[in-house]
Amino acid sequence: MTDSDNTAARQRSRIREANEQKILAAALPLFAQYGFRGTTVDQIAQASGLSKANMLYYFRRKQDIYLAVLSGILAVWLEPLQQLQADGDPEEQLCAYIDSKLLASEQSPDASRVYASEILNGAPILREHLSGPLKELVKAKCAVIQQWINQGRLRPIEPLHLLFAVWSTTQHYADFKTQVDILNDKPDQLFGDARASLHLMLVKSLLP
Amino acid sequence: MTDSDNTAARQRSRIREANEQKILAAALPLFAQYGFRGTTVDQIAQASGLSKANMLYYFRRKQDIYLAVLSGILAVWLEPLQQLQADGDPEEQLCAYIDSKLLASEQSPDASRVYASEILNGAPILREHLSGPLKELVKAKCAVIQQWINQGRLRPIEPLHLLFAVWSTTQHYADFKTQVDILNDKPDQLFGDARASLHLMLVKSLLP
DNA sequence: CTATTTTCTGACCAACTGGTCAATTTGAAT
DNA sequence: ATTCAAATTGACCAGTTGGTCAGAAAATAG
Repeated sequence: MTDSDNTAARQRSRIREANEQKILAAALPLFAQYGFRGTTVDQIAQASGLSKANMLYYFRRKQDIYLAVLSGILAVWLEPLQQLQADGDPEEQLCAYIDSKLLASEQSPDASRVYASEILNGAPILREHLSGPLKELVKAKCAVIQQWINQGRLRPIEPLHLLFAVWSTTQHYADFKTQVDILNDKPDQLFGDARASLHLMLVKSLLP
Repeated sequence: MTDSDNTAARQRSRIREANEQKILAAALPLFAQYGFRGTTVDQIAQASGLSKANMLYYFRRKQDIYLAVLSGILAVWLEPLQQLQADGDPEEQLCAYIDSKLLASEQSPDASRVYASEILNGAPILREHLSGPLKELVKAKCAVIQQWINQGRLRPIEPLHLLFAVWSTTQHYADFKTQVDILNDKPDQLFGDARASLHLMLVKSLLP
């Protein structure tokens, strides 16, 4: 017990840090594709380059890996929504929200898919989080939108359904990427077209 | 080999018909919740009331059940889109399309979830169908929308992205039902509000 | 009734599953 | 160099998985 323990005991070793990162990075696309039950620990171990036993030394259960992956996703998932502020300009704020969600779908579709898979499965892990923090945040942001409507800065719409529309349309490009890529013939313009279309339908249509 | 064979050989017995139906009905919600890999044949057998061995007498592999379930869904999934006709009224036609998709999400969310799960997994089974029949149908209907635009009956928008928006927003109420139900405090008005919001954002915004 | 086909069952199996464990190797601090 | 914790390994295990099989039971046809 030297004074270095203060840091050493709590500070996770470089090896641990690196290996946990490897594991989570390897698990993300697997959970995205096969879901929790469909992904095997062998798969994750092999993809991360560690032996199964060694991987289970860092995460004792498959669920622990899944939970860690989901936690990382949640933070990213909620962050853009936090930005909606009542004192901002509705058009600007909503467009910015759509853009950041769209960017997330383009750049890390796997994260969106893991989240989708979890909800599709009935949210066994995230249920508590949904009815707690997420619900609070959504309530607050619905109030912001409602305020814009009351001020006459936005045409009347049910705020919750506007949020649903933003989520579903933007995440569609990640969750249904397989289908989108097959049906779309102009891959270069995909996200540009998506952006313009969504701004038109979800924002312009609501301006007074 | 009597003349009755003509019909008897092809006509499936009542027992077979009934049991296959039981199996598919039991499999649908399971595939919807756990996906293909996450659902076990034991589960399906138990839910259908047949012994596992007996069930595998009707469908020799789990994949055969999955394929049969998916085929049934596809027909329902595509049917409303067929209805879009260039000679109809854009507003009326688009609203009707949204309504029928919304109704499907309300009344058989499991079907939508199985489809979503399949696409999420990279469409290993449906891939060929997507790049064949579905792509053809979508091309044709995009042409219809484009025609409306050229005629000045609809404001300019990328037709494919309009379809994506309709699909994603309507199916959201089925695929993300868990989350929707948690966040929504007015279950009675849910689909009424959804309908009004989507008509406003996806249709009214595109009228000249 | 008899013969044939369809339906159904329980026992069985090999492969895979998530996870444990004792023993060994490696790294870091003194 | 020594010590001690951290990291790694392969062997192992009990439960589950999808699927088979020989034969019993039931339906159907002649």
